[in-house]
Amino acid sequence: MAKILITSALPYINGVKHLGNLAGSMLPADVYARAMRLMGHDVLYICATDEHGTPAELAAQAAGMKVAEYCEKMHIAQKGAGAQFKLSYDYFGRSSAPSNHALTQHFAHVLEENGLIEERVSQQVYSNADGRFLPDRYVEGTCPNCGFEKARGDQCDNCGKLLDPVDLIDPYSAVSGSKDVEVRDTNHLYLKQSALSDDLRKWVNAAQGWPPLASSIALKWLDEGLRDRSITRDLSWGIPVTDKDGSVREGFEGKVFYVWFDAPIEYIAATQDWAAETDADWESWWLTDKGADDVQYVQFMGKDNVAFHTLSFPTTIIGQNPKKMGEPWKLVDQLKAFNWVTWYGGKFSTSEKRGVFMDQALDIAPSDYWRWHLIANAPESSDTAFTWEEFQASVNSDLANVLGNFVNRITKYCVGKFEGKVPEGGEDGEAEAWLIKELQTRLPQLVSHYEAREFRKAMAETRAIWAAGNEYLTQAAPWTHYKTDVDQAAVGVRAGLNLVALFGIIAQPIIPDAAEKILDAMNIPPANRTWNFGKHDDIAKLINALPIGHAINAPDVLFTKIEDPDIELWTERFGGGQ
RNA sequence: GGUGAGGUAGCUCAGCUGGUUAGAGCGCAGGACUCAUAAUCCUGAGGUCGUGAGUUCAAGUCUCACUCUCACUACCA
Repeated sequence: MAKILITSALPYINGVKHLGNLAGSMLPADVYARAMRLMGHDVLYICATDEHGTPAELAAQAAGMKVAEYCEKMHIAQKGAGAQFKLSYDYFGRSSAPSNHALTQHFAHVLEENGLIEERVSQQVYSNADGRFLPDRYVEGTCPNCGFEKARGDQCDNCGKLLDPVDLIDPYSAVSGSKDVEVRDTNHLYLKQSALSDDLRKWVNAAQGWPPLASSIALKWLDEGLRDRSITRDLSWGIPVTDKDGSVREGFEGKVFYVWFDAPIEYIAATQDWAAETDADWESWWLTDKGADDVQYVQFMGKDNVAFHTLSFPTTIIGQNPKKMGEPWKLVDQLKAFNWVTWYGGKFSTSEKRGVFMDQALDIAPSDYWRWHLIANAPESSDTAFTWEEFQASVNSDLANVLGNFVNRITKYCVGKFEGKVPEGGEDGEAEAWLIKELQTRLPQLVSHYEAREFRKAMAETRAIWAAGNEYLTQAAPWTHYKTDVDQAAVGVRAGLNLVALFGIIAQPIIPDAAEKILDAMNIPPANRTWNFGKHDDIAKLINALPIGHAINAPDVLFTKIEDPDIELWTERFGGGQ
């Protein structure tokens, strides 16, 4: 049994997340967490809302709410959406929690003591009308390069040129449209990532089990030369910059830590909150001298998050203990990065409301449908296109036809011909030998795909195991034998029912609702729903695991199919398709 | 512009350190079966592996050039 700490990138607070966010971090983390729990590991799965930053302030303003109220409301909404998608967080926290304030400030103090923080002055656009500093992207104006009138301060969307806001002709606030903007000096704290560049490179090079996407992005930044990153912003909503006595640091009134500095720290702070609520110990998960050296820490994220998780946050962590005499915090061991799910050629977009969002998704189909489709087609090696047709195909074919129909056909037959009880009689023969061999090959492969976090492969293997059940029934054909040899028919029904239980067990990480229905119908006690297939010889016993005479029920249709008119309706509603 | 990832059957994707007739699922065609949500099982058709050169006995797999798509580019997160 291993201790496995799992975090998925914190969803930002400014709206219910779309399917791309779900598919790229929260869902795979959940599937992995569930699988590892079933295999008997000690799992802690932590997530939280990421609540600070300019977009949160502006979204609250647009909603006519105070930012704290807005975040509270959206936190509840996101927590609810996660629960409906059956995301099995051990704790879903908030980056605005007091624990994160304290820990973020503590980390900053230690970093400064260790010479890794420096105060510098930079120039930033200030909007008098809005009464606030504006991030580069919230300043718009005419592009000096191509004359485009709505160029953003960081980059021109028309010609693609990278810009500095001061380059813009006739700059104005993208928030209010006011042209009353000016450049002001402002002082900020900088995290000296460059000082730890060599340590980071060593650590990245030594890392095992990262996909190429993750290590290549990290190395790219290191190769270009790490720049020091400012970790404070001119904002009111966030974690105040304090001195050690808790008072606001001089010159940092009206400033807070940058959201990307405090967000990953929330992984730890949320664990503290979890421990406080459950009377558990958080230190054994995060401090290597308190037991965390045995923890396997796995992070899930989209590719846009990789730099922060491989460089900035590790700088914060390593910077706590640069000479091995400070607090030894846990660094990530394995990191799983995903590409994007794309929506009819473009990206999903929260701000442009393009695509399908978690709450809408559940209006039109059960969470299991989405979970299966999104994880079976996870964007592991490249961006993956979402289409309604693919969604329909994978749900109907994989869930309804292959799995659902298998459960249905054998349980109904058992109820019809064998009184709904696991029948005795007959002896295993060729078909059963084929089936056992199939399971002996495929189950270990399934486990290793999960352990390697190869989700597409794990799903393909799961499907192949379900399909093998149908193939077995064709070979065993109990309905044919029943006419002449009831005992022979009993063999097929018995093995088939055992397969139903097995299929339900391996479905649990992916489609928890349907899996529960299957296992309930089979009257499998909770203790027997774990994932201990054992070795070769134990697997051979799986098709005779249920006791003779064990009563089962035929569940209702597990998966209603998605019909063509549904697709037409959804296409119209969500604007997908041509 | 720079950097990275990717371009493999109609669609979504596997193909590790180069090695017999390039694979899977869906879709399509034909057949089988009838227990089941007209489900399932079997068989088959279908690809000059983005383009052009090169290295090699041998390249989807290595090198170079070109081309297309996407991402990142540090103050959106």
